[in-house]
Amino acid sequence: MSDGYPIGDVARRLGLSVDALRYYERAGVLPPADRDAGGRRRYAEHDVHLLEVLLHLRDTGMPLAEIATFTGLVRQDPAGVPERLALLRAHREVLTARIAALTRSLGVIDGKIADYDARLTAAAGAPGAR
Amino acid sequence: MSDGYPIGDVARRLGLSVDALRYYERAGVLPPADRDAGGRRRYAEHDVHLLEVLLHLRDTGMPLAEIATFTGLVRQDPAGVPERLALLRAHREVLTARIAALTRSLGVIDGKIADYDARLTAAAGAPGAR
DNA sequence: CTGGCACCTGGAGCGCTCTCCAGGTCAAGC
DNA sequence: GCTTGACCTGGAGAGCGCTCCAGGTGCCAG
Repeated sequence: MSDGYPIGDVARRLGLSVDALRYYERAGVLPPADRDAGGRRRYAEHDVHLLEVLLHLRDTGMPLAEIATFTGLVRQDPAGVPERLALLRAHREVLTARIAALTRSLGVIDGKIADYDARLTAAAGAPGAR
Repeated sequence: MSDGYPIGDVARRLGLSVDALRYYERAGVLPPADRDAGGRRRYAEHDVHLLEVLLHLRDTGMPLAEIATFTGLVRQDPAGVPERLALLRAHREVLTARIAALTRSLGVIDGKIADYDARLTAAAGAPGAR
């Protein structure tokens, strides 16, 4: 039955490199994968689900070291649930603050775009303007 | 009249290190600052304004190399205005996409928080639940 | 039996963005 | 006149997140 997906399949499915996946395992971001008889990693569906969640954490700016902490808590299920919750709530705060900051910066950039646009249309509308 | 602010003042005002400021100049992110008689950098108000805009670009994920391109265009004012506009518009697209992605990830994280919350209240509300 | 391919390990290397350091100059205050 | 502190330069070092490599194993197809 050769349970689970090989590393290449998982990498392709999630748009990662196999090197990145192995690197995550070394770094503790991923729990050590099960191995088949030949020593190759085999990923179960729930491993992939966990990885997808971890990628959302990564993509929202959580450092790998902190994701590794989270993964460590997942591995002590169910004992780690309160800490996991606290960690996610703290990250949620950071993330909403970041989104707010990005949105403010977007406003500044839009202001600049409007400026340049005005300069350009002014120059076009009144060539050789006084 | 010793025109302009010394590097330390600018750094404090914008929350940067003086090393970072000098690094930005080396990298072309900042135009070479004017110098006083003793060779020390002196920043005029408009230098600080430019820097603030550049920091918004940096904070929204634009790589320093690209910011340096932008700065180069600023230095050829007014010739560089159309390219600056194009560059900002392109960055604006990237940025809105990033904000959207972060918002989606926030939703996933909120879902996880809700899950854990439910597990915790279930465990508390029905200790030794069947 | 021979390729070829996906996988393995340990470790080196890389791109980015700073940060720190040694060694030196200069102006102001005591 | 001497110390102190902010500034200068060029260059090395650091942390993060991968990416690449050499050298090797095991399985399947032809």
